[in-house]
Amino acid sequence: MSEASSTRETSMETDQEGREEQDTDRGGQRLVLPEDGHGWKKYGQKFIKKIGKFRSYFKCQKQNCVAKKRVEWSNPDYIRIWYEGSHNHASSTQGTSSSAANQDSLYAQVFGSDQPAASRTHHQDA
DNA sequence: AGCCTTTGACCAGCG
DNA sequence: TCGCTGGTCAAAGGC
Repeated sequence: MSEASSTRETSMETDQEGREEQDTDRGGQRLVLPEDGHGWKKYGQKFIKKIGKFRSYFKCQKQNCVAKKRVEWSNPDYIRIWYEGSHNHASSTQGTSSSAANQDSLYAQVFGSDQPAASRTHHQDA
């Protein structure tokens, strides 16, 4: 994998739309994803043993939307959401169609407070 | 009936 | 060259 890209990490606690959805599906691992005002379609989930965390892959449902969403977590208390790409439409809740819908994307939300002091690039080796 | 979710397998890139 | 990881797609099931 590479790191160079339009993917950056920004740790900030922005739970203004904190929406919790408890899912007790089955012995699986569902998460509580905050409502972004967009429709996301989950297209994959894998466990990254490299970091010992689960990673979910979401894609914007809009056809003109190439926005992607990635979520990685090791426990329901520590979730890392990472947005990639930009939307081609204003958010459902964002009537403020500010042309800002062209941001390079990328902003992560960190839940919990067990953040490992480090916003570096994944550079670690067991 | 439609939509979304979940799991597995496959592929590609890099070491 | 092979192996491994990460990422994506596909299909099935469930609500």
